[in-house]
Amino acid sequence: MTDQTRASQMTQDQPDQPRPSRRRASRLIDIAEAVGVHTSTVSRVLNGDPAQSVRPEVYEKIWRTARQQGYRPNALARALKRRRTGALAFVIPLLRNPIWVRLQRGALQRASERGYVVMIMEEPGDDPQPPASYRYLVEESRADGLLLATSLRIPAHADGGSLGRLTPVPHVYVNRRGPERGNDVVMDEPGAVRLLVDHVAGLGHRSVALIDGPSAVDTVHRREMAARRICAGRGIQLTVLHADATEEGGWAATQRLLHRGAPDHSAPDHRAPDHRAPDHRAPDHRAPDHRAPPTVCAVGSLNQLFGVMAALRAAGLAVPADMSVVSLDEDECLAFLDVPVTSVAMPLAELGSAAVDALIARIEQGEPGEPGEPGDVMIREPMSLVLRQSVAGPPAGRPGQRGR
Amino acid sequence: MTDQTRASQMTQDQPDQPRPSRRRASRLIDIAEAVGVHTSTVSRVLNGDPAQSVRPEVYEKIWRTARQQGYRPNALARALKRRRTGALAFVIPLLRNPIWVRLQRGALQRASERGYVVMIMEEPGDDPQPPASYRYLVEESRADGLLLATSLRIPAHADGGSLGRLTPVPHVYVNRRGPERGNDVVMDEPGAVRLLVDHVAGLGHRSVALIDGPSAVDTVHRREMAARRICAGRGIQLTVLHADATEEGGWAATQRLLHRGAPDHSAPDHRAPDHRAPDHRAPDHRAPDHRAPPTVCAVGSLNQLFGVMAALRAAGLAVPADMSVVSLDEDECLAFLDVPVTSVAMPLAELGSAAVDALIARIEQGEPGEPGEPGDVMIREPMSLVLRQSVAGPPAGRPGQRGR
DNA sequence: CTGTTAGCGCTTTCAT
DNA sequence: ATGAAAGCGCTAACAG
Repeated sequence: MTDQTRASQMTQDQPDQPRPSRRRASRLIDIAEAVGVHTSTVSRVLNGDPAQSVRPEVYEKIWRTARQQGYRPNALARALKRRRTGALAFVIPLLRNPIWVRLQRGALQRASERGYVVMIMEEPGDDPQPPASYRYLVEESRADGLLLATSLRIPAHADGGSLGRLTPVPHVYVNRRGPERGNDVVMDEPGAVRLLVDHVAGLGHRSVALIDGPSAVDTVHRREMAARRICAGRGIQLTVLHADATEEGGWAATQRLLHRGAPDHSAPDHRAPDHRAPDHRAPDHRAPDHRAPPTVCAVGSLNQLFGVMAALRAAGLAVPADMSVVSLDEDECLAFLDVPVTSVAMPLAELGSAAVDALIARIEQGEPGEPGEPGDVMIREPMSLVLRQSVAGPPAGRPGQRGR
Repeated sequence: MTDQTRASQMTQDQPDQPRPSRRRASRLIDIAEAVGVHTSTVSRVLNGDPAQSVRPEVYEKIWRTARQQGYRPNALARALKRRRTGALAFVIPLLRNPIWVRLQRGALQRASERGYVVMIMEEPGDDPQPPASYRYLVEESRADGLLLATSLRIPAHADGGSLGRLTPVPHVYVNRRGPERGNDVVMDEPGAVRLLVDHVAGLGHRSVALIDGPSAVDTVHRREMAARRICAGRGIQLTVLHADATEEGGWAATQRLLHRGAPDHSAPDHRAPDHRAPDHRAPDHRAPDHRAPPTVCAVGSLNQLFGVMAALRAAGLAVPADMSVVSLDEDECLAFLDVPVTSVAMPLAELGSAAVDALIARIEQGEPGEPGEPGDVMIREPMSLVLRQSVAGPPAGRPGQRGR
C-alpha cells in the first residue's frame, strides 16, 4: 500500500543492510496463531476475563508469547468495540498560571491510576470558547469525557445545558461552576477567604482590599461573595478590585487602590517598568472614597501579585510595615521574593484528582442525570496558611488605618 | 449491555419526562440512508475526495443532512482504517517551568493547524523514564508520534535507538538531543550565550558566572559548552555552577559562588527563608579559587533566578551595582521584580511549532531513516535581549573585579 | 458518477 | 474450556 513511498526510497546504497524493520505491531491474531488457539481465547486470557477459566498451560503459553512478541492491544480497535476510548480531555484556560500546573498534575496522576490517559487542550487565550465547543472531542470519540476549566463564568442562560443535549457529553467543571448544577468540582473558596480574614483580623486589621481577576471568572466571583459576607460579619471593611490576572492587572489595580480617595490626579506617573497599565474597569464611580484605607491586600493570583508588590514598592509603601500582603496562590517562589509573601495554599492536586474521579463516575454510569445523581463536589482537603513575612499588624498607633 | 446499570436507575419518579435522549451520534450510514445513497459516497463527499465528482444535487443534499444531523466522523473508526490517529503525544518533564508552557502553546497551535491533536503527558518528577518508555503510546495507536522533552540527556549507549527498533516509532526530541542523530529540534543556545556575553563584555565585565541546572540536562550542557568556548575566545573568565532547576538550587549555587575563594567557612548562615539549601554538587575541589570573582550571573531558569536574587540580597550585594544578573528565561514577571531583570528571550513558540512540523514529516513519510532524511533542525528565529535594570558595568574602578 | 466488497484489530454473545 | 461469527464506523480498491 505504501509501495510508491518505499520504492522511491530504495534506490539507495547499502541495499543489503538490515532494513529498518517494517514489521508492524503484534496483533491478537499473531499470538493466537503462534499458540494455536482462537483470538477470542487470547482476548479473554489477556483481559483476565473472570467468567471462565482456561487450561493453565494455554494460559501460560498465551501470556508468554504475548510478552515475547511485545504485544500491545490496539487502543483504537478496542475503543471502537467497547465504545469507550479510555481518554479524558482537560480544557485549560491559560497554561501560564501555576495553579493549572498543580491541578493538572493531580488529574494526570489519578487518571493514570484509573487507567485513563488525559489529553490537555489549551483554550486559545484570545477568544475563549464556550465549553460546548469542546463537545466535538467526545462526539468524535477522541475522549470519553471533558474536564472543563474554561476561563469564563458561564451564564446560566447562554449555554444552558447544551453540553448535555443530544448525545449527552459526560463532563465536569473543574474549579468552576457550570450553567447546570451537579457537575461542578470546586474548592472551598469561602474557607480560604475566612482563613485569611481571620488571620489579619486577629492582628488588628479592620480594612482589607481584595485584588483579583475579572469577576466573570467563577473562582473570583465566589471569593468576592465570600469576602463580602465574611468581612461584613466581622465588621471589617472590604474593597474589591478586579483586573486582568496578569502582572499588569495587579499593578493597575493597586494604582487604583492607592489613588482612591485622592481627588488630585496629579500623582506621579506610577507606571509599570516597561508596559502601559491600561485601566480595565470603569472608573470608580463612588470616588472620592472616604472609607478607612485598607491595610491588607489579598491577591488572587500569583501573576497579579508581582504587579501588586511592584506598585506598592513604587509608591514607597513598605510591606508589611505600611501594607500587609497575602497571596491566594501558593508558589515556591514566594519564599524568595524581596519580601517573602504569606499565602493560602489550596488543595489543587486533590481538586484535580477529585475531578477525574467525578468525571469517570459520570462516564461509567452510562445514563446521565437522575438517580445516584453524582452531584457537585467540594474538596474537603484542608487549605493552609503559609506564614512568611508580608503580614504584620496594621501600621502602629492607627489600628486598621494607614497614613498616606 | 448497560441494562443492569440503567435498570437500577429507572425506579424513579418522573418516569414520563423526556428522558435525556440517549440517541447516539450520527454515523455515516445515517446520512447515507437519509439521502438514499451508499456510505462510500457520503464518505467521499464529506472528505472532499478529489478523485471523482458527484452530482451537485447529491453533493448538496449530503452536506445538508450531515450538517443538520450534526455529523461528526468517528475518529476511532477512521484511525483504525487509515492506520493513523491524528494525535501527537508531547512528553514534558516538569510542567512548572514556564518555558514548557510557551513551547506547548506553539506546538498545540501548529498541530491544530495541521489537523492533529496533541496529548500532553507529564513525566513523573520523581523517577524520569527513558524516552523509550513512551513507545507504548504509539504502539497502542494512541498517537502517531512522540514529541520528547524528557528531562535527561540521553547517553548514546543507554537507549541507543531503541525507540526506533521493531515497530519504528516516529519521534523527535524537543529542545534536547536524543541518542541518535537526525531527530533533534533545538534552539540556538550558543547564539543566546553569545548575545549575553557580548552584551556584558561590551560593558566591561571580564568574569561571568553561569548558574544553571544539572549538566545531565541537554540544554544546560549545550549552554555550558558554548559559554566555555565563547568566553575563552573573548578572554573572559567563566565559572559554571550546576544546581537543581528550582529556587532552592539557585540559592545554593549562589552561596557556593559567593563563598568561593573564601577559605573561612565561618560565613553567616545564609539560608533560604524557609527551606534547607542542600548542596548538590561535590565540593569544589579547586577551592580556594583565586580567579577574578565574577561580576555577572547568568541564570539558566526562572525558578533558579528567584533563588539567585534572594541569595544576592541576603549577602548584601546590590544588583546591578555589585553584581549584574541576566536570566536565560524570559518571563513577564521579570519586569516587576524589585530589580527588573534583563533576560534573553528565546523563540520557544517557534521551537514548539517546528517540532510539530518535524514530527509530522516523520510520520507522513512512512519509512523512516534513509533518503530524504529529515535531519536535525535548529530554530533560526532570532532571540533577543530584553533590557531591564539588572545589568550595569562592573563595579566602578575595578573593571571585571568585585570586592568581597 | 456511484454501489459492492473487504477489512482495520478487537470484543462478545452464542454455540459446542 | 474454547471456537465461530458478527460487527464497532469508516475507508479504499475495484467494479460497473
